[in-house]
Amino acid sequence: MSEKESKAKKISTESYKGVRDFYPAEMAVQNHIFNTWKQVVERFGYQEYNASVLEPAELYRAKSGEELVNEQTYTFTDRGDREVTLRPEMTPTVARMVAGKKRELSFPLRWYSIPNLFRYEQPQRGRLREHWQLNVDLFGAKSLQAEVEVISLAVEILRAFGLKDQQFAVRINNRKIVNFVMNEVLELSEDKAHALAKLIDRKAKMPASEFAEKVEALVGLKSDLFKELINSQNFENFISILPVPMRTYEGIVETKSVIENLEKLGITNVIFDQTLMRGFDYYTGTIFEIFDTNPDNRRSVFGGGRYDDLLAIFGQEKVPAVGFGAGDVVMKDLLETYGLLPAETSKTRLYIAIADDGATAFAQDLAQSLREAEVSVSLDYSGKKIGDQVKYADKNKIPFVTVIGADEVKSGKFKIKNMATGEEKVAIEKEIVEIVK
RNA sequence: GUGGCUAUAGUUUAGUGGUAAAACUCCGGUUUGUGGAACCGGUAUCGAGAGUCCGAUUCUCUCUAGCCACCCCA
Repeated sequence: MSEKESKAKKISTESYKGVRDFYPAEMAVQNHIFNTWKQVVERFGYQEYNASVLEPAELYRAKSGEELVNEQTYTFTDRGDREVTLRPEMTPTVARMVAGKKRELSFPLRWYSIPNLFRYEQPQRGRLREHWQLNVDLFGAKSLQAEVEVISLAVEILRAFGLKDQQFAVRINNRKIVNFVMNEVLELSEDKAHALAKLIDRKAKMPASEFAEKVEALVGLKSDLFKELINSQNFENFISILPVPMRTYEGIVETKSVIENLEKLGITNVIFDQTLMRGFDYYTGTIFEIFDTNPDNRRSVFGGGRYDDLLAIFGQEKVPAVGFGAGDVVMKDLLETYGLLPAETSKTRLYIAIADDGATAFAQDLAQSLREAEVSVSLDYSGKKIGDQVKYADKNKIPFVTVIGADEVKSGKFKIKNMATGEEKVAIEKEIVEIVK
């Protein structure tokens, strides 16, 4: 670019399409979400891991197919002719990590991470090109207690944010039930089963008549049975529709057990939802999502399930695994809806206004010794009027202010002003720490 | 990737084929050691580029971005 051009063309201050800037206000919200996630997850004994955003493209090709990699990921060739992808999800990465050190790790593993993920698609509300997602996985536990633990952990997270149990619901289904109904009950071919799963996923997006027509075309003779199953309102009812020998089938028994065990833990907002599909690839057993019960927000907040076969793509023995993901964007929208985001505050506890230049060195010394006592302090070098300096502290939500001038330098006594109440306390240096805490 | 709608100060919004108005915010000032007030002043090449026109922020086209829907949802 010539000098003339560079002068004429201004660089835009907008961020790249579909990604966000986190100014301090947004960063505070992000931190609140991440910290709450971490706190609860660590309370359950999960350990944090991470990896690079860059992965070899083949990691996703193996599992997800060419189309997905080419059209919905950021994939490019590096200078060494390697195909690289910006990770669009964390599960293949964690599976790769576990498979890579399978013999060194002692199972069960309780692992979590909060990675940023990228997908190349048209941005819209609640769906951007970069987002962060809490990933929680429990590897090496066959027992159904694994899904019980993971689901109860997810519920605890929502409670920790201040949500009431009636504001959200856990929807649960089981891949085995889905496959069983498709293959054994309806006797569908693999292609038709796949098409039907997609159709069920989109049920809410079409008129009932259209749905019925499409079901008819796919399922044929057994459409009436299918409709009865899909419309049943609860688990008991669903089971009662099945032929008697099928009622004790594995998937049914598992789901019953998970729901009962969650109830024992005081989690009663669990609904069996036979229409819950969750993609269509690596899940092998229980699948679940947590929804906001407010109909305005139909996006799921958490989603996950059991995937016992995933490590096979690395040529390893299978390792039973249960996990879920939770996106930061949906989480934020949810907390906003219910007014659960914390009020803005500053981490700075004390603001030192300087009344005259001669007091600057003294004020710096004071700040330094307060910092040694782990008090967060900042100083005002603007030379502005005291009123303006106090106003700055107010606008930046700093809770305490003191003014340093000739008087304070001489006396060593400070007036510590509480900005919320307007009240001032006179203190010597040692007492400041207590007041400001 | 496809389609629809939108784009005016930091923000939210007026408005017009003859270079723009308000509210709030921000910055500066009116009160020389104490904030949230009042008053005064400042801040917009009207998203970018091209075209039509004597003249475009206003009309047309292209691009970019946002929103919505489709697709997809790991």
